Amino acid sequence: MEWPRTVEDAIALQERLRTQVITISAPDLRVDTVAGLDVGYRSNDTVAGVCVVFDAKSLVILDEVVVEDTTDFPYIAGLFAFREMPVLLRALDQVTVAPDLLVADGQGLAHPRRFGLACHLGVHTGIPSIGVAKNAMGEFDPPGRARGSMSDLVMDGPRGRDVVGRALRTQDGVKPVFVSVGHKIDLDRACAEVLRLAPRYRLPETTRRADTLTKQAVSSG
DNA sequence: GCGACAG
DNA sequence: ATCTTGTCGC
Repeated sequence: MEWPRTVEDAIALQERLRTQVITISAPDLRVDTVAGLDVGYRSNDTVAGVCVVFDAKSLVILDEVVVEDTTDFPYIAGLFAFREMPVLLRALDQVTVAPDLLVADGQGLAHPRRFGLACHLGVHTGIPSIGVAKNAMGEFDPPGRARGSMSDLVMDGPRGRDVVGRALRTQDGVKPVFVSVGHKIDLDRACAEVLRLAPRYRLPETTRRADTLTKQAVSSG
């Protein structure tokens, strides 16, 4: 597969790959290990990619990998994956514990063409994946105030208005996070996994740890 | 032309 | 994402 260098090619690739996404969980899907992926920027084109693998039940860290790289693709909302995918895949390659689920820092199906970073990572690796974003790409009614409350995330697209994800309250009263399916998992299961990964803070431990390592990498040597 | 716009 | 101090609250 040719990695796109232009906006047109990138969009064309998303349009082509979107048909590969599977939005249901395998009957025997077991999530014992979960990987958190994130990218930090030292400059406009110098980045650090991180992949952290946690034991899903105990939330104990099993492995962490940090890799530095450069990026050529600019940041364009909607084409986010082309900027961060390369580094993330390198980090994922070096992890010694196979993750059963990938948690991306961004959107999955909650994307203009229904193919955000999480879908990209999932389809590319074949590993179930979900997107957990801090900001929404779409509309939603505020979920109830209690942890676990959720509401539909809707968005207009090529085929009209769709429910593309969910606004999920991970802690009482905090701003919700935006969960969407990446690949090989259903939305209910995705939300359940996010809640399990966020027992104490707004963001899942996976993204919190990945984010810490990412910033540590770009700010030191 | 103007505003929106994951990280 | 990144540039950045103190401050309010549990």
